[in-house]
Amino acid sequence: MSALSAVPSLAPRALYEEVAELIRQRIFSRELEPGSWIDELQISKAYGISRTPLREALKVLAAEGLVTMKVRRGAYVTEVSEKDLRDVYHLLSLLESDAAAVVARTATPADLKKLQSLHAELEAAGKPGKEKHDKFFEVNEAFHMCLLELSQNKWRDQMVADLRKVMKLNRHNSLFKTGRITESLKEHQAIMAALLAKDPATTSARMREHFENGLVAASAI
Amino acid sequence: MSALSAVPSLAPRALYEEVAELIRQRIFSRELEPGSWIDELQISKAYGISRTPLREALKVLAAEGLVTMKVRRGAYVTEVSEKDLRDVYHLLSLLESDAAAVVARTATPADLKKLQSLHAELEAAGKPGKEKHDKFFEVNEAFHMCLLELSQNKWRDQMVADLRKVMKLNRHNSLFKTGRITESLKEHQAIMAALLAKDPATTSARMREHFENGLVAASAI
DNA sequence: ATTCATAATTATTGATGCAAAATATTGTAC
DNA sequence: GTACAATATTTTGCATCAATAATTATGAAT
Repeated sequence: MSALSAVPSLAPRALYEEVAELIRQRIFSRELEPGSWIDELQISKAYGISRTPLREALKVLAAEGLVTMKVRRGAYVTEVSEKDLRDVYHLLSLLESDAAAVVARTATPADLKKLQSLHAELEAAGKPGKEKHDKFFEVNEAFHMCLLELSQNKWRDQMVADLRKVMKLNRHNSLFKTGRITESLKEHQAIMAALLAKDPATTSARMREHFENGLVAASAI
Repeated sequence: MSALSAVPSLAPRALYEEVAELIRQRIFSRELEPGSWIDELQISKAYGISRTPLREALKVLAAEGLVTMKVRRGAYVTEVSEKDLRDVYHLLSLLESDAAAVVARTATPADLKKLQSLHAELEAAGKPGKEKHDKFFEVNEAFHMCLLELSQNKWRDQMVADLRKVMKLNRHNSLFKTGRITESLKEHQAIMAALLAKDPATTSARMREHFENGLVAASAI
């Protein structure tokens, strides 16, 4: 009997997906360190499942880039170099700035209202004095996600999601470090203004600057 | 005994990867039609393998977007709508134009020489009178691939490869239709000129135009 | 005659077992 | 003492087997 069956998931996912999510979390929490070998036998025993769904889960994670399969050597947690992180971050910047441009072109008044509401939340959470950084990061994430959704391209959504997972492999896994909250807010204001002006080129440029500043801040650790 | 074992692959890949490639080809050749159910039992029998490696292969293809898994319903060949194709094509344009810009910024003289050589081949293959369209498409593909490699971002390479696979799900699976050879050559000349001028912005813009024209031509079928 | 419920069949999903391959360890020979 | 070879152990990878879930068909009741 599976130890996982104790949780009768409301949205019935396949076991291999459940397992993939568990491994994912263990990788993000660095319980499974980058470069380390993933012991199929040990994990399948620990979770009380057989190796079959586990192996399928590892294939999925390999496709996401979180683990790398070596022939006849099994699965290893992917090691990301500094260059890898810069490359992935560059692609995130490219994809999200493009998404922002699309939204600037196509957003309905209702869409803009939703973004403005999130932006207002962000300003509230980022006010100096308040030290609710978690809330700030959370709303920030929501804003970026909302922009992506509004750009209506599920393939981009998928790619951004995968790239963000890879970014999480980094030790310093917050894209936006503390101390940048004030600057980040200013950049968000500029993005919001360009969106409201329905100016795709400017929106894209502002978003790209926002990412570039984030990278500089992240690499200056 | 596996019917596939008759081919002792020089580069020893795992069986599930071999199978994934075979299914991929069957999907591209439309032997397996979009929307159709993939009969695991039949395929495993036909290939003389068990269902385990086949199922692992299907997970890989699902991650690529070529098949979609439905819970307790098995695997189906992904159906791509017109909008899907436009969305994917848009992303290809975005990624490849960015790659071109990177190359314009960072290419060494040797890199540029390689691109020029491919460009020369392309011009030769595209000369009016010569009806070697296959050669033209082949060299065209090589040029785009070379540009990607030179941009030195393996994550982008992976994404472009996956997106191109999805494009292949389309009936009209050639991105660049015949009749556009003359225009395509002109656009390539413009790209090449911008590359040699080491002008990232112009290179990117030219590449994007090249893609836009390709889409117009492809949708006017 | 139509609809709902139950049973049976079919297909997916997970478990277990076995074989092949690679690596590590130990022993022997030079 | 070192190097090479052989054996043993570990681990991947594939196949077969069992169980669960879903769909379809059939029968009964309204």
